[in-house]
Amino acid sequence: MHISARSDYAVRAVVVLAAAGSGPTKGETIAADQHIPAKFLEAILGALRQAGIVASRRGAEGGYWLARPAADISVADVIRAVDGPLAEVRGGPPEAVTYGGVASDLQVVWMAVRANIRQVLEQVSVADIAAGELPPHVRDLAADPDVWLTR
Amino acid sequence: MHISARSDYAVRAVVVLAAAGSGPTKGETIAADQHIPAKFLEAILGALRQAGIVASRRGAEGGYWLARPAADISVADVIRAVDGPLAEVRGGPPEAVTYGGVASDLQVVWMAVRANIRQVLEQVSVADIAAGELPPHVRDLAADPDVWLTR
DNA sequence: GGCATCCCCATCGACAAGGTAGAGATAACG
DNA sequence: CGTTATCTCTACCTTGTCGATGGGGATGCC
Repeated sequence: MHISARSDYAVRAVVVLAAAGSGPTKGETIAADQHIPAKFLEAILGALRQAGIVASRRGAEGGYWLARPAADISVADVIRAVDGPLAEVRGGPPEAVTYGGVASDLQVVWMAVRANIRQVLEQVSVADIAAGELPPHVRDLAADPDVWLTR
Repeated sequence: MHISARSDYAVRAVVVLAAAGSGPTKGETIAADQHIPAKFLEAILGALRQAGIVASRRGAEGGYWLARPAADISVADVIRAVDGPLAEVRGGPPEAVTYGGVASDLQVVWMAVRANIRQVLEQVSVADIAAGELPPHVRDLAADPDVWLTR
């Protein structure tokens, strides 16, 4: 899977905004709170703004805030805004690949993987993370000790 | 997630070998059957050999075959052999990242994602794909029409 | 006007992805 | 023994992305 630094930073920034409430929060403040390079975060917040996830204002007393309720912003929304589609096969959507002969069922496997990724990322909102209250089925998945083995 | 060409090619090659039975199959034959660049496939098969997934013999009548029963080789095994860990966060294992303050539950989300990826890739063997008989819970995941939407 | 903050553009080094080329080792077979 | 077929190894190439930085411009509050 490889969650990029961009996606990781983006989700954390949005979670900070979810916890901050309605007033504007400075980019520098978010960067310092989450130990993210300030200029890099700026570019990420720009992408989030263009995607309609955050809003912003310049000047003194400026900053960023959420453009819609935190409960309506999923982790998947944030990742797609900064890094594109969640799951791809050879640079394209998995439903576009076609396999010949004996490997034809491989596409079904890729689709199942994407379905399972979505099942987590689309059902966790940034409000859930900010409040520390994840959906039960997500917490259950991570509760299995096997999951924490590096393998 | 981004399944690389390497992983895609590797899984398909191993599925071909699973379907081919016990005799050696030439690299060129696999490449032609699955439309994979021959020299690139060679490098991939080398990695699979070092991982103990395939065995090989040089010279006339040489080729590649599976080093162990096809039912004992999961898709996850193949991907790890050619591309390393299935899921990483910023270049490291998700259990290694640590988040401060309000984002601390984000790690649990990443762990849940990895758990769900593993649930598919570790439970599908190359024998399953070659035979066209995927485990029921995998086929069920891909049966949902929502999954085929690009989003 | 002055200051704080976001906004845009350009660039950078490091690395990986995907693919190619060619020479060398080794096994079967006549 | 020599020839041919095949894997094996090393090296290289091109293109793109990732993570990050710097500088100036636009904008908004006081």
